[in-house]
Amino acid sequence: MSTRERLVQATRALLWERGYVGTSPKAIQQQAGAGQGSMYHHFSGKPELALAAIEASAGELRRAAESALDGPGTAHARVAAYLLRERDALRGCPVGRLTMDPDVFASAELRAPVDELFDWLRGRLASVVREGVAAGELAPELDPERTAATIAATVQGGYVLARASGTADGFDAAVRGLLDLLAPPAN
Amino acid sequence: MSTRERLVQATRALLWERGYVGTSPKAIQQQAGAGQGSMYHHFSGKPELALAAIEASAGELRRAAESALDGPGTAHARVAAYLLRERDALRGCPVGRLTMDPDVFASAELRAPVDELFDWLRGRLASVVREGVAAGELAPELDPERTAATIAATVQGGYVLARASGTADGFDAAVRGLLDLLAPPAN
DNA sequence: GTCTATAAACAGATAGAC
DNA sequence: GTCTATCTGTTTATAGAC
Repeated sequence: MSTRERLVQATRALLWERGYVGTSPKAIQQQAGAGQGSMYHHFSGKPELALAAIEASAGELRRAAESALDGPGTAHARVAAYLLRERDALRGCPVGRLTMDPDVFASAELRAPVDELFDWLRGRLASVVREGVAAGELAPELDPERTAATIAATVQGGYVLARASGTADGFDAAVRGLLDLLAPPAN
Repeated sequence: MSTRERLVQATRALLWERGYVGTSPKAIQQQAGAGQGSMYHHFSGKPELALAAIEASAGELRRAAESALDGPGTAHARVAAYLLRERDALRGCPVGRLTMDPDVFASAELRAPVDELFDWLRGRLASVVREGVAAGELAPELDPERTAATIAATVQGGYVLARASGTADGFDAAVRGLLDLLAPPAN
């Protein structure tokens, strides 16, 4: 891996664990095994490095969600595959957590990839819900866009419950509760 | 308001807006109109001040949730009152957001009031769901604890969607989608 | 490309006068 | 109780040698 790549990977890990305001260039350099001059040669500063890291993390999350939602099976099964895919609930979402970072929220540039990821996710989930309703697998009165927002929010909020208690239980309960609510009435 | 109270209120506002790692003692002093010596006379340092602020915010949130959930009406109406109560979705949850703060998450003392609030909230919501199921107002197959976790998670995750896009829409959609899912099949 | 040196501003206090 | 002075370490770079 090149020094530049190591810097991005180190930044991704630190943004996930400590957020943007909690991550210093020095910490990035140490984690990447690079010096000051090296970092400022490849990137103009912390914002540019963070942008590259956020874009990489958003891309990875999108590919992971796609592989669950594009799979075979009923709409309910695909949403379940998305909700139950392997997650480390206590670590939270590497992209969603950045919405609570004041500097990311205040920067249109840094927020853009976050916004795009959730926009895409909500649209993709809405499509799956729409297909499920059309196929008679989900309740006919469901609004696809609203339901998609509820699914995305349950995951993000599940991380909050997990980290509040220090165990993954809250995440699991929230997700299973949602799957129960989505289950067809005739099951 | 006493200097001590002003320091706590200033800390509450800054923790809400910038989190723990993003809040400096200097910023607290300026917002409170107090000097260094004054702050360190009333509190041993940033952690003790933050603890007082978090406890105050958690208490206020608990009273707000109680007033919605203890009201009259069906279980669905009381959950709706809780979900639809006036919120500034873009500001997020003053307590829930702290779960994403690395220093709060790492400190058992600072995390305790956060843990207790969500523990209480999930229990209270589970009671309301249980009453609704018993009264035939909610689907009989619902698990009260799981459903409660889903409700709490939808609110917390709704804030994430709102801040990702910069508008309150995501919060509103998530909450309304959940209310649709909770609506009795026969309605 | 990578290294070391330097630096202004901020973080998070402590000490002691008033 | 509140104030000012002081202090150590960190943050976020820039400059210039190698």
